[in-house]
Amino acid sequence: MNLFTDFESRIKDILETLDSVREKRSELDFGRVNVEPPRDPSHGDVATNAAMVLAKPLGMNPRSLAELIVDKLKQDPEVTDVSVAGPGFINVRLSVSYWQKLLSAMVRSGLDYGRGTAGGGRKVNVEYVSANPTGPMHVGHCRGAVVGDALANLLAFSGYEVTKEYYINDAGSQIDVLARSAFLRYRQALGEEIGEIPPGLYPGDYLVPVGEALADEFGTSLRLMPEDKWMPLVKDRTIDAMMVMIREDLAALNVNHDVFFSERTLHANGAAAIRTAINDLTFKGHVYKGTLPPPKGQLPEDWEDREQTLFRSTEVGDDIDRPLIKSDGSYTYFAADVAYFKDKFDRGFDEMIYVLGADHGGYVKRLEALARAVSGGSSKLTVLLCQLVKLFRDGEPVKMSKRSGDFVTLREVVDEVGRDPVRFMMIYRKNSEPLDFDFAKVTEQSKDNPVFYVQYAHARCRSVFRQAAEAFPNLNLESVDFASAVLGQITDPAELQLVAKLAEYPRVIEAAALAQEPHRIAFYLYDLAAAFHGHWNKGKENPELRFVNDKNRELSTARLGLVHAVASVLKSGLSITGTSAPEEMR
RNA sequence: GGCCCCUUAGCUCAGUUGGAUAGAGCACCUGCCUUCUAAGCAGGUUGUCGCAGGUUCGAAUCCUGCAGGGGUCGCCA
Repeated sequence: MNLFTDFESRIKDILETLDSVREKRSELDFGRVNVEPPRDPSHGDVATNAAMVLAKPLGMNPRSLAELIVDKLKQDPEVTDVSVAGPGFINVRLSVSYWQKLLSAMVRSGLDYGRGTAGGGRKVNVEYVSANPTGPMHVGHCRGAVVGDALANLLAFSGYEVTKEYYINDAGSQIDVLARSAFLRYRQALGEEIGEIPPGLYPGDYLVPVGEALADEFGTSLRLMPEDKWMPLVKDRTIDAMMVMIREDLAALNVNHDVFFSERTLHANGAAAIRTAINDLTFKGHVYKGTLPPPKGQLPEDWEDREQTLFRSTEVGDDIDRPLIKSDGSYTYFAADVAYFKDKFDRGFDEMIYVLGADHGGYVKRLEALARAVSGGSSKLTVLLCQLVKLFRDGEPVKMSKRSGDFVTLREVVDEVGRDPVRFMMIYRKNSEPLDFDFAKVTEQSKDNPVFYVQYAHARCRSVFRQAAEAFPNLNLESVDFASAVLGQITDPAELQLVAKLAEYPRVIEAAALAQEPHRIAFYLYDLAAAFHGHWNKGKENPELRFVNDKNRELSTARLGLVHAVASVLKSGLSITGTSAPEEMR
């Protein structure tokens, strides 16, 4: 049950009964009619702009249209007060029994409260992380991993059918470099003195065990082979080992993909998938052979005009046409991307979401272009760009140098501060904004740390139940019908304010899902936690407001119902962000 | 040079897709605090929403231009 959609339909029903509206019904767009919480709670519980939006097409004055609507709303037994304000807002105040009914419905829905239907079962593919399998994940991958995962959870909760996907970039020259690096470690495992790792190869220690495993499996036989013989064998083993490592890193962050899609499969069988995709584009008239203009600005010294096979992406919204086949006949990385997108399209997804780092911003237009060309405009492709994360330790920026291999790994961060703070803080910012991540601040156990503040609110809810069990030893908390208990009992304005906060949850979920902005969930949770803590503190001053009152079992049971609803929404929202909801914190 | 993102209180950031007097935390000031859970509570001060136009009943939000900050540019992957 959603307060705002409920009143939206009540108001639309009223509009249909007005003669002036009925006459011009076909010219009116009810889509712009909003029913929302007023910015200032003193204005009421719900507000609508219906009169302002519809007055003009009806040739009426907004305030007089509002008066007509108000007259009808006054007859609603669940409305205690209605007024017209400002330029024509209609403010509505709801009866106590309506709030109780709402709370009762929330309690009954439990963890399903807030689950939406905005997705309408549409199939969405969310691709995120997709780190190159050339080493352990570093901290730069954290944000995309968390944002993508939370977004996928959010969409699933909003009625989409979601697939979480990881694209393994296991083709191309950097994988050859990886295999050569592993081969060196293999020779080392056989007892050779390898000295310094030559520049251009991956120096990390994480390849040492791969070399040892190769020595165990193959003995000295690889060493006797020419490179083109050992290369595929070493490549296979090394990529597998890297992906095992990456999956462990992701698991440490509570990120679990449904599908790992290998780029190599697109190159298999003479690159059949890529050829098919290019043929498909050619058939649709998007491919030609030609040359590209040199880059604007400074002309590269070695610039040569050469003919390539090009994707005419400029006709579908890109700034410049993109190469598919190089002048030496091999496929570009982008060609594999075309085949990969076509694969997703053929799997029946209505929408593909790519979560990328801000350094891939220049890639967005060509992806959108290829989606238009491949699907003929029938599927939607959106790219979420995550800005960079800056690490701080005690207020000082953490320096990282890729060249020396001196970077902070994802695992190091998770091991040091814990999974929950990483998950929550990575989502506690709009993805288009840069993010400062301070090791000290995110582990601080105080009100100033949003992760702790929200989790503590949940732990505090659970604590109330433990208190209740002590106060009422004969009460079986497992079997109490809290949904019925709240009716007629929850009456204090402070309590109703908390119910109103809970009532916003379905609306927040829907808006966040439509905007693809998972950070809104984290901010809502912070607000809800603040409302709960605030109400808790009122109980310090005024014992009448405490949840557990050992002299009044009926009232206490009802208030436990309210606490139950708060805990349940906190848990639901936290699970979308991928953060745990602890029973207690000590 | 082209394209993309960003600019809101002293600081870090929200702002419900165009709504009412623009909010929160930190910091600062004033009280309170032997507590149903301790890691605090109540209240107060804080604005040229980067600048200039435009769209309309109404703009931090949409459009155009400009300034500042960041990212990006390749037959790489």
